[in-house]
Amino acid sequence: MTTAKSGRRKGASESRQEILEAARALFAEHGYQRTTIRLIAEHAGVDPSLVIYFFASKEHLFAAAMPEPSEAALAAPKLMAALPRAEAAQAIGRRILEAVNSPGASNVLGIIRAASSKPEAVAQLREVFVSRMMLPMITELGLSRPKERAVLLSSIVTGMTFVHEMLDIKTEWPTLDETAELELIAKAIELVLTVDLD
Amino acid sequence: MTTAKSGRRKGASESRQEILEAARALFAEHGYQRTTIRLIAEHAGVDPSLVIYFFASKEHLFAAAMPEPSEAALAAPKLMAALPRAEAAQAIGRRILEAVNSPGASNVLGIIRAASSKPEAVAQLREVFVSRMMLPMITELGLSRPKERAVLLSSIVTGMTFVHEMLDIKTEWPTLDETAELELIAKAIELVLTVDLD
DNA sequence: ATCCAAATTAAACAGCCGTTCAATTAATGA
DNA sequence: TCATTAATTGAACGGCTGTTTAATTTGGAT
Repeated sequence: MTTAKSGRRKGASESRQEILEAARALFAEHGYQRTTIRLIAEHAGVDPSLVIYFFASKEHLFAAAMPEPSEAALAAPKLMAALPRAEAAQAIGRRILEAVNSPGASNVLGIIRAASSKPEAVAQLREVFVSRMMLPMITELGLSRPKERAVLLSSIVTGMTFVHEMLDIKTEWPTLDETAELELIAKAIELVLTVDLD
Repeated sequence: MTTAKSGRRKGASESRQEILEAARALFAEHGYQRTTIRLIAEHAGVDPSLVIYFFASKEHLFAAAMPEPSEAALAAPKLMAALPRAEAAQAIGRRILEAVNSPGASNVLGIIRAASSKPEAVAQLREVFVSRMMLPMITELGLSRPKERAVLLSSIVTGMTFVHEMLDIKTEWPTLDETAELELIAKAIELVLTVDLD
């Protein structure tokens, strides 16, 4: 019995997908530079050179691992279009906070960390985050100056996420009233959606 | 004439300070990992080993190079205490925006980039940014729930800075109305300062 | 004048990184 | 069946990193 060390494995291979998932998680958690190919390979249970075999380079892997906007985020605007503005603002606020605070799919923080650690990814980030998540929400509501509002909404969500997760406010200041904060963020979003910009 | 290559230089040495300034600028611009000791040394016009000689390690240098809150930021709260709340909110908003948009002393972005690229710096960041900049402003105004408001104010400023500088909105979407945005940010700050959190 | 400490550099070290190469095994199609 | 392609590994390479060591020059105190 010779222990088969190298060579192709039996059955269909899921390595490519596993590498992609490991890369997504690790890039989001540690940023670009700190996420080594060796670490990705380890999490995917494969050899580092297999990562290069599938994705040619770390750059290409990073591009392929860019997080997509979640289905909830893409489906939200159509739901919101039917509601009155004040209610829509509250609903959007709640949905954004859910997405930000959900443990698994906190891809907003991943996007932020990726962009701050890799300037070349900024254009990609703007496309995904501002243009595909925020702008559709706002244009669907038929508001004036959609670009301005999209940028402002992105600012609020980004700041929220950054301060919350990155500064680890919760564990450091446990006295913070979470519901009060949620309420205020909703009001800020409502302000962005209802303020007269002309 | 032997070209004196090594050994102490004549006159008083400013190398330590020059290293510190180069480090501050480079950490703010490129984050922790991308800023190499060799790069800092080059900008300071010294040998890389001199950086270690003065600061013992890159970690210590980073700690020593942490940006301090500007004098304007520290002086602001006393000025604001005298004004009515709505006016104070507008004034604080303008001052924050000036600090964020000023080309030289844009240390807010530096703080953000440092923290996102080096998780160990997060505690230091929270101390400088939230506790020493935002909290004094708010407690001086005698508002309720100062910690909540400080966190929220930090969120807004952080998000503003991040989206503006990091995503390079200006050069990409030149149609954005800058004054309208400034107006709205002031309103958001006013909201944070005036909203009833109880 | 002399001695020690401070400042400075050049050279080198070990460690990690992304990537490449060659070898090996399994699936696939002619 | 047999040649080709895909999947996989281990080993290695060259480059960059933070850091150390030794040597050299100056400043300051005795």
